[in-house]
Amino acid sequence: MSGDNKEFFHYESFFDHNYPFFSQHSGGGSGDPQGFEAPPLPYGGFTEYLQSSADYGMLSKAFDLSFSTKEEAFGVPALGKEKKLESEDAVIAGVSTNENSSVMAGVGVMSVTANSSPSSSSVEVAGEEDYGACEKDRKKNEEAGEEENGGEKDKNITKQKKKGEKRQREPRFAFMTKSEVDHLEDGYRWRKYGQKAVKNSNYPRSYYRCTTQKCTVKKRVERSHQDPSIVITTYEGQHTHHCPANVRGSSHLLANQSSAMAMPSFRAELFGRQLTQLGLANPSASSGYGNFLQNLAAPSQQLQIPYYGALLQDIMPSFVKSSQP
DNA sequence: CGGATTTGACCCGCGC
DNA sequence: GCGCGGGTCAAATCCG
Repeated sequence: MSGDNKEFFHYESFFDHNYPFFSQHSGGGSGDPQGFEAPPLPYGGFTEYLQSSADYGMLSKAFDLSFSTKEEAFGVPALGKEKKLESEDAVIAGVSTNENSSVMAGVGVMSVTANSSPSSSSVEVAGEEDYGACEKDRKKNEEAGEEENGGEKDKNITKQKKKGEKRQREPRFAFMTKSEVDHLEDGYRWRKYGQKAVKNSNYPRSYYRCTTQKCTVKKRVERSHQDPSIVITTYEGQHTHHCPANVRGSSHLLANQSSAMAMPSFRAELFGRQLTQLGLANPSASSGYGNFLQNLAAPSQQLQIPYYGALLQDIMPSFVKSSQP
């Protein structure tokens, strides 16, 4: 394939698969706009949209990864030489649009396990960092409520866990959306719990947590420093419940108001959920990053678009199968 | 009045 | 060891 190996990832077609996938949902939901057939892409694809290395740097920052070029971000060869990702990590990318020409470009990083030796993997480090944060506040709480013996057992357990081993990090999914509003409606309820100034950026980063009890999903939202019209949203974790919008009857919100804004993020969130579910459900199934991408890149016209709520393995059976020789 | 947001303080990992 | 930056907490405040 010579220099074409960079084109091995057919992101457009990949997201095309998601169009009917999404449209079917919105249409079947309740009077949501059905006109969301896949529009022609205004960009040639991810490569054209992310032109500068700064763009990749921006994405990499969102993921706490260290790639800075497209090849590093998406290229298998780069993995071979740099070993930026663990074998169980997977990366996806894509770009899509809605009818208002808002553009969504996304890259997802999915990690299944993180118990191997820390080594020098930047991804591993990123994961620790993440969970380090979780443990931090846990510890804080423990110490604060140390005197009371009420919920001591839980805390002790937590502490033990914390001490014994590093927790495996939550899967993440980040994407960029061209949007005027920072916090995109995605059907879930979020409570903001923090905001920090981002270094080298005029725009702050907001931290959200899913308001549903027992749901530990978090979400970071920041505006791109390079292109302020772009919002970078990073989901972390997996919802343990259904989308409240489906039961709250707020689908009209998606349909009316900000459909243009809501669609890309919603679809992406959906997409991210599929990935995370897949990752958690099939730790040993994914045989590696390379296979993941190759399977993803495979010209799989045979892929069927299933019903809403299907997992990624339903969409792409070859993805979860162990790699063929 | 209850839930969400704001915002300064705090913790911790990491690089120097 | 120290400072910096990211992430979170929690009291104060806002708002419907």
